Amino acid sequence: MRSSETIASATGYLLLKLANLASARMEEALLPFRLRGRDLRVLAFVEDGELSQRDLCERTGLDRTTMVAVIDELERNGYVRRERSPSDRRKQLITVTADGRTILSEALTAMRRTEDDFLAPLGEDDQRQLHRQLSLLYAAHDPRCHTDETPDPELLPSSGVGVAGTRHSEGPTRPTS
Amino acid sequence: MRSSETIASATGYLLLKLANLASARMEEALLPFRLRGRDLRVLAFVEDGELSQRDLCERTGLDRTTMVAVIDELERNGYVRRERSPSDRRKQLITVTADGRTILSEALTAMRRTEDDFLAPLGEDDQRQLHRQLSLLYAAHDPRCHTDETPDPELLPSSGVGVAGTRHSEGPTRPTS
DNA sequence: GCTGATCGTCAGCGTAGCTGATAATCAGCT
DNA sequence: AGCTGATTATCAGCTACGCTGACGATCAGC
Repeated sequence: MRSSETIASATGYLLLKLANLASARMEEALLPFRLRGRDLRVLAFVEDGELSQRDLCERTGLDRTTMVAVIDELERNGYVRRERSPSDRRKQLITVTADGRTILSEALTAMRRTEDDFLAPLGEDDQRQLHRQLSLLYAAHDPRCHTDETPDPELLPSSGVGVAGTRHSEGPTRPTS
Repeated sequence: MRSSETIASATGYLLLKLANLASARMEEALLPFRLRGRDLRVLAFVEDGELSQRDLCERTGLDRTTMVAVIDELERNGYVRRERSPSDRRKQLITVTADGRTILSEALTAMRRTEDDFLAPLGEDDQRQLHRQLSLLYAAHDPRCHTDETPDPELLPSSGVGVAGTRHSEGPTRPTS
């Protein structure tokens, strides 16, 4: 087998390619709602209750500075409101507006449809299988996961690698050896 | 079910998160070789024969300008050489050097190990299943795929990485976190 | 020898996320 | 009360990435 074939059929490679394809579709489907993927993610957690930006960072895995931009965007569109916490005036409590709730619901429906569409080539059984395996894998790699299928409480390596975002490059990209 | 749970357990979401985690690990594993994901991907195709940069673009899905940077890097490290084609002096034929071949082999091995490690939380059967499903899905979505979507279980779980390049054929390219 | 297309290259733009610094605020200690 | 250190949100700046658009060199067709 040639090296190029080795690469092209690797599970990791497939994972990346599919993730890109999927995210492109998701972003596309979210355009009408004036949302981007990360916005929707945050918005979904906002609905859980009165959370500070910090809390949202922890749950979504976004950086604190990125969160500022996301909330800015959501607020500009009128989907959420910032309110200083009475008990701790450092915190901004993020609450969803009526508009936000509506949009969230519609966007989630659109997401679901897009996802079903994307997974359609697989049979129903395979879809369930795939979801189960991804859940297991994710749970094993992310200690504080929020997936419904938490398999084993024993946390695996997790290897100190950042949870979210592609943070390649530590310092100069050339590891001078 | 709360919205946040809907999101967090969505197959698409898991796909994205896992792809990020995986690519971070791959990049990390490639550091000692002075390679990045995209470099390895290109290098693997270079080995297939005498290809121009344009050819490599088509096969790897990278942009032509990005390819320049990749080849620059590979050449600086002595893994490939540029040679003007005698028959068409516009083209740069990219050939792999002895060093490049060695590094490629070692890097592929490292990739395989990293991938095995990453997939370890799943049982062997699940790993095969996962690979098969991803292959099917990818084949269904990418017309000119290079994968052998024929799920031959005995044929190595494989290896590799790729900072996936998105074809310009698809919609807005915005890899969501 | 023109004309138009192709290949590689470079400069510039936009985006994403991160680091580091800052002001406001809180909690603990004396 | 006052001082000290931690925490929250914010902003400016940096880095990395890939893309668009322009350019010189080269080729193919006429």
